[in-house]
Amino acid sequence: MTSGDSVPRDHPADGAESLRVVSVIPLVSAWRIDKTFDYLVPEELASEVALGSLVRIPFGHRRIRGIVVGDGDGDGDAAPSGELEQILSAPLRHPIAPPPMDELLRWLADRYVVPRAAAFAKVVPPRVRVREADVSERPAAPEARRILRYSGGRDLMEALARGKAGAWSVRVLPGEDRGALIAELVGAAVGPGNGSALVAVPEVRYGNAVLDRLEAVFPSLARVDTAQGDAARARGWMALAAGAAVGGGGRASVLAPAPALRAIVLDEEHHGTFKEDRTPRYDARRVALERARKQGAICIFLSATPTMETSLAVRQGRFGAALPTRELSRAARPIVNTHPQSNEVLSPELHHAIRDALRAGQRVGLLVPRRGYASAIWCATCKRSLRCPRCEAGLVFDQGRRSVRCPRCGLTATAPDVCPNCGAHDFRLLGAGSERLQEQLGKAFPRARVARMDPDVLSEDDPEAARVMECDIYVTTWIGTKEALRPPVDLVGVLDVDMLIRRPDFRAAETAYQALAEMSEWAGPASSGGRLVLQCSDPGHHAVQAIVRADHDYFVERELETRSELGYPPFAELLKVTATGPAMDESLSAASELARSMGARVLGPISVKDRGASDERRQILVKADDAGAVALKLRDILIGAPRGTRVSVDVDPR
DNA sequence: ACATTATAAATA
DNA sequence: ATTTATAATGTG
Repeated sequence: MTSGDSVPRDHPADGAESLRVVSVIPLVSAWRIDKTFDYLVPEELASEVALGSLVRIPFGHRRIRGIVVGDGDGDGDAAPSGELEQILSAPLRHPIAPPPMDELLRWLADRYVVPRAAAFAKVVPPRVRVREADVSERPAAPEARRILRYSGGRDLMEALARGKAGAWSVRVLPGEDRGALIAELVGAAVGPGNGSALVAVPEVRYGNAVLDRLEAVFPSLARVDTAQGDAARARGWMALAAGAAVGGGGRASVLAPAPALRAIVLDEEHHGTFKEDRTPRYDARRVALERARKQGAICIFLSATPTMETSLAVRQGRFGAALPTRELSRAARPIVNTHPQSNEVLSPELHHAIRDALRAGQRVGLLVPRRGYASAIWCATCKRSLRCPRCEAGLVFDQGRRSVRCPRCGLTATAPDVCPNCGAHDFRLLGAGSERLQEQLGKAFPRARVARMDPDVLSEDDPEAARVMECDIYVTTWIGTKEALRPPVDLVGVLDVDMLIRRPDFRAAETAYQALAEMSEWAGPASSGGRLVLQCSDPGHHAVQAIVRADHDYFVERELETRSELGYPPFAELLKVTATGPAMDESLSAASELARSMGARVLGPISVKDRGASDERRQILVKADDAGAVALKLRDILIGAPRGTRVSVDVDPR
């Protein structure tokens, strides 16, 4: 550029020659340039460039993209004394991060300990050359029927229609048409005024029934899920920036543009995929809540089995709630039987149940917990698994060394001979082989067609999936439980409930409960012949009993108690700090000290196996009241780590 | 003397 | 992060 094209920012020339100055976050993720940079807006772009606009800028010796976040009159970062560069172009017609999105993204960067640029990059549509579509007319709201059957449903609809702010939990009835239910909520939010709504669903990779259903109700739905391809996704993204009424997609859609956001809905709120597994490792649930707060919208979490975080928030009155009545819940539940696990893969009772079902021409679904879980050890007499004396996590048994190890704090000890709880010595290990099952089923039911749904089978296209559906016994592992990919059945058997419940993870009971609830839903209501058989040695466990009774609160009450005793979420927030390299121990002890000085509890450090790479990694787990506050301070340790030593922080780990 | 490689500095 | 200047190391 030449000196005639620009003016010094401190002495803007008067009249036509003065150009507007804006501050920009360059989309380059590095701690060293984690600040804003000032640029001049050339005359011809004056009407294009606004707060939140994507711009191309000269930066160093290259041309990169950036996002406008302020007027040039300084938001902390001092501009140079010389003259400023000019913005090259503004490739998009509408801003993608207008206030208060900038605030939200800064919050995200702080909480999840990434440079601002890493957060701001998440609001840029995939391909920038977009044919901008017109925003179609306001969609018609469907009649609200389903939501009004829920107690509290009317209050929620009223809050939506009045444009109130807040957070709600909708505990969805098993068997509910969630797409239609969400359409009712969305309809109420976008009906009056020109408000908009965003819907985020988990597991979008093989298509999503809820989004399809939603699109049937709102043909103008702006889909921003990865199943759509880059061009369509970018078009949807920009349609939302232009003010489209309804958007839907995966977890990333909690960051989609929606300048007049009225509602943000998360379907299957308990699903683990709402936690991003690459940096920035944000939790879409937390982001959705924060965004709703900042935009004065309503955040709605839908789930048949709300997380403990959500359940506690409801109990404390921080979230509103819409729940099915007890009668509805009970009417939706199958007949549930529990049987003790035998040495065989199938207990005699389950064997008989399958035989009877097949004779009646019915179909059977079996859940076989996936291989590869760490093998826990537990006492068959008192039904308690061995727990770490220090942090109460379940211990992992190492067959070779005959020792036990705590996966959380790293404690290692030789395996005891007698149960520390009841003195018996009848220990059992989890992790029985699952291939044997198919063989055994073949022997036991030679005429039955057995199909096995695995992640590998899942990647196949429609013809294969259709063939798998034609069977008498449908064996599924974890991933195969996805609703659209399983055939209707009358009998569902869960072969190893113990394995689900006793995994060495403080959330094991919760995930087991969620899995069992899903199986219960698959079996369907008793009124239409639904039966659920659970093979487990501890039928009194609250995860099992809550299913038997179809009583969510039964589970919540007991689970909250243990979480509270152990100081785990939702009574604390977690941070996982991992380090590699020569100075990793110093970095981790600095992090520990810092966390403890802020009143947090620290577990570890432990060594964790780095899958693939050979370099050793160590990590600590921090339990804090406010993870955000700890994260903010950990930033300095992260940045200040010496060369060759890498420190990474995972806030709200799963 | 000159090529190759590690290191530091700057980006408005 | 990426580029560029600068220092350090290597080669015939």
